[in-house]
Amino acid sequence: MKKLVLIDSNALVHRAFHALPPLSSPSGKPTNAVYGFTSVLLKMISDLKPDSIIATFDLAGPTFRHEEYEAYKAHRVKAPDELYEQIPNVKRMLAAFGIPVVEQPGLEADDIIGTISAQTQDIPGLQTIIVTGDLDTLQLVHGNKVVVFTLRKGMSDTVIYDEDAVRERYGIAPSRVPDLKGLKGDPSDNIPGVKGIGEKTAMSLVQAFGSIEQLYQELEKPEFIPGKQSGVSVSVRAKLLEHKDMALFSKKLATIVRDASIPYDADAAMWRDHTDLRAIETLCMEFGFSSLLKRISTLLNAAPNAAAPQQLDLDASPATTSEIVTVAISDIQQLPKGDAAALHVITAEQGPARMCVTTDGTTTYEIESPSSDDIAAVCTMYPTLIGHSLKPLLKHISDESKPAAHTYLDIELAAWLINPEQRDYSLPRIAYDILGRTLPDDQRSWAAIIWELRGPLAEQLNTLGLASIFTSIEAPLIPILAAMERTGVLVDTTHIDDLMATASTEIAKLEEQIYHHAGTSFNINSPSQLGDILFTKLGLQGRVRRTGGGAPSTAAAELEKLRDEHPIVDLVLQYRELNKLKTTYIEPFPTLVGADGRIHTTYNQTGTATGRLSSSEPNLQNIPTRTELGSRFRAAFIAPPDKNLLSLDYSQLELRLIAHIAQDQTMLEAFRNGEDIHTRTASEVFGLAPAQVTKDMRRQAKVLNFGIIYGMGSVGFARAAGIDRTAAKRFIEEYFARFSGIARYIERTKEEAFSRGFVTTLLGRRRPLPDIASRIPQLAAQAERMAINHPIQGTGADLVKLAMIAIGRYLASLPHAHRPLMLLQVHDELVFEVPTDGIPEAAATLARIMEQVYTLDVPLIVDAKAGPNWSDMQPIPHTAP
DNA sequence: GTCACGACGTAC
DNA sequence: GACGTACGTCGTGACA
Repeated sequence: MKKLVLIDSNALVHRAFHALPPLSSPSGKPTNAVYGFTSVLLKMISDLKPDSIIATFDLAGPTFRHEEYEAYKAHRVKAPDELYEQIPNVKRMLAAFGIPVVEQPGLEADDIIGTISAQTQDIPGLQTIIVTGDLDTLQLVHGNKVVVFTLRKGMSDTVIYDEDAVRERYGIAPSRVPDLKGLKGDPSDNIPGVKGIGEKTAMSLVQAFGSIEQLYQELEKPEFIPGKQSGVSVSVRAKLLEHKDMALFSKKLATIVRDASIPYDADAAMWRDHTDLRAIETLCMEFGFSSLLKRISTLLNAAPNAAAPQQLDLDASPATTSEIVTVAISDIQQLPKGDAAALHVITAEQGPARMCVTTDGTTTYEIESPSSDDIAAVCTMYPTLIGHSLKPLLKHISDESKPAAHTYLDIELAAWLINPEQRDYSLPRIAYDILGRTLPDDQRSWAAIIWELRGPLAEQLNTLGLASIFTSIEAPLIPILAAMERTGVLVDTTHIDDLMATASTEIAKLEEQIYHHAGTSFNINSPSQLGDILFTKLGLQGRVRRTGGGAPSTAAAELEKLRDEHPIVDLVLQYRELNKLKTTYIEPFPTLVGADGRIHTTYNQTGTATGRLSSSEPNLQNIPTRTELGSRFRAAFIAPPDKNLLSLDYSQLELRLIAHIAQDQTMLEAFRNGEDIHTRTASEVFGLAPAQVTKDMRRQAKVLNFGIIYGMGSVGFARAAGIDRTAAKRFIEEYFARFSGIARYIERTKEEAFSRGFVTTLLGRRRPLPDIASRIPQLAAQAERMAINHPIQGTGADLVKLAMIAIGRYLASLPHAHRPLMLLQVHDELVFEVPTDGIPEAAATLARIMEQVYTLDVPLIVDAKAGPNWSDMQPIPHTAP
């Protein structure tokens, strides 16, 4: 038998609130009722294993009972605010579980339960179980088709009442409960009953006569004789007759409504279809329910990390392509309804010129010059949206009207996951690769092509084990990136103007001095002209590397070597730094500021082979940070008045990942102990106590730690660390001896890449390595380095994306007004704009979400800092989970 | 004039 | 030759 659970949420919340001591979340909000409610919910799910659940609530405001009886529940002490303010959080928790909430003005939760159970009690094969904290609902019990599951004594003990149990416990049929209450009254609800009639008398009367109506019918018969035989004494009869109105009225008050107009929505109640485990985890972290997390993941049968071997399940029936019909419509209301639609927007110079939509692959509807609202409306009207590059379309939707749960099937993303280093994911290219078709120039048929591609691409994702990366990471990330791009980051253009003036005068001075030293003016920006001056005219002798074209390199690292030979070198280096800043950042950025004073970058979701994002127009992922002048430019990214920027970055993300992936015991231990990883590395390699490690030793260790991630060789390390090759070789040998797990990881990964032709991240993101078996040693070596790097860099990208999704869900659950805005992602850093007084709480909650996003054998640590701009930021101390 | 490419430099 | 992933600017040479 299938089980439907109806929850009397108010009763449970009250019960939990009074049964538990005050608890509060990390941010100080009361949570005991939420905790108790969630706990009962979990117990109920594990005991009953319900197929469907509906939660009901009382709404504030009078019910028919209040209207007819002023005193109804009037004496009740109003529950404290600490209880009421927890109700929205109870609802958020229910939403995360996928449990629908039903409430209606004028009805109590009991009445909603009565109405729904009246509809479900005759459905064959379905048992309705009422979960409540009080026993009013016993009147709804019906055989074993409607039963009551309730808490006895506190929160832990539970009992189930079916009809037999009710008869046994009260000696009456469930439907007689209102009669019983009508006679004896119910002090807790202020139901008066008949004065002088108590529990015992009432029960025997109901047992003897049935309903109150039947009782009075007998009493009022002329032949009725009070006394032992009839079971009604003279005095009882007198009381009954005197208070007949009150008896009938009390019964009415005690009777739960069963015929309100609330339909039973069986599909919505199928909660598991809507459960969002990650959202539950996020809420538990917000509320500080760490003890519940484990119960939840076991109960819902999914470890937090489980990259469940998910499969994309699509109806991919191909269209009969020979009969594609295009229908021009003037109004999106004319579009067919449906679960899924493929859409393609044809853009011209001025913007969207046409929007083409198909829900079956044969008929395509087209709308001329769709407005932003048209595109947004179409995006929200189909639960499954299929397209090629959906993000630009989703940018038409405002944050407020964003649909909660949509499935996004993006052809471009699918093609990228399948082959992440192809670089060309245009629709014609995908159609050619997958279907072998050349697309017509008229893009009106492209929506049908998109429709047709979804099946084959889904199948390839399934085969390659990429379905869960697609469904759980890339697809849910689309609306989040769209929102970040739409929001943008505020820029202080005056500050940039100031920098412009400074840089220009400095550059002019440097130019003059350089020309003076050179004895002539020339284009300093031209490496060949500069090389001529330095190496031919001035005859500098230092050994520098040569460029691919054979000319001596003038790269900064090479010029460093010549610093002491001639004063011009230092001037050139200074010129380079300033000119770079001016031409790449200071000059172009003001032209990219929108009418809202903000810069809106574009995140490219298919821009890298490892799974990272890239950013362009402008690239906000390479804003300077190291030099003094760079910091001053970074300070141009600001928060508006009364807000601050909040930056959260993963500490040593990639080194933690290599420690976990390689299972290197030394490195795992160092991270678990919260040690400084570079100092520990130096201490191991040089055989010294950590306190003996000098700054230079630590610096060398740091270079090597990062070099390892990139597959660096000994020569490269020697150069990067500024030591000679033999020392570098010894250093590396000692490193691999000390960190043998890392050494084994590198070997294992190279072998695996060779035998399989690809590598994957922890979550299954693939990178093919076609050159790994090349006979050209250079190509094979390069592929080996990619093989070593991808699992680390790619897993880092996976985790940051997961964190962004978890944060996106969390933010959506907050009231719109004080919601932090997610602005930027810089690989291991997320930047938010937050009302200044909300900074501490946002920092704590968001950092917690990032840290808990995935469980590794080392802790993930997130550092927080905040300030008025992206440069002047103060650390926010870490609060323990 | 536009385009492709290499050198260079910024970020993680 | 030599260290992974990106994007933007500039100079240069080839093309129209």
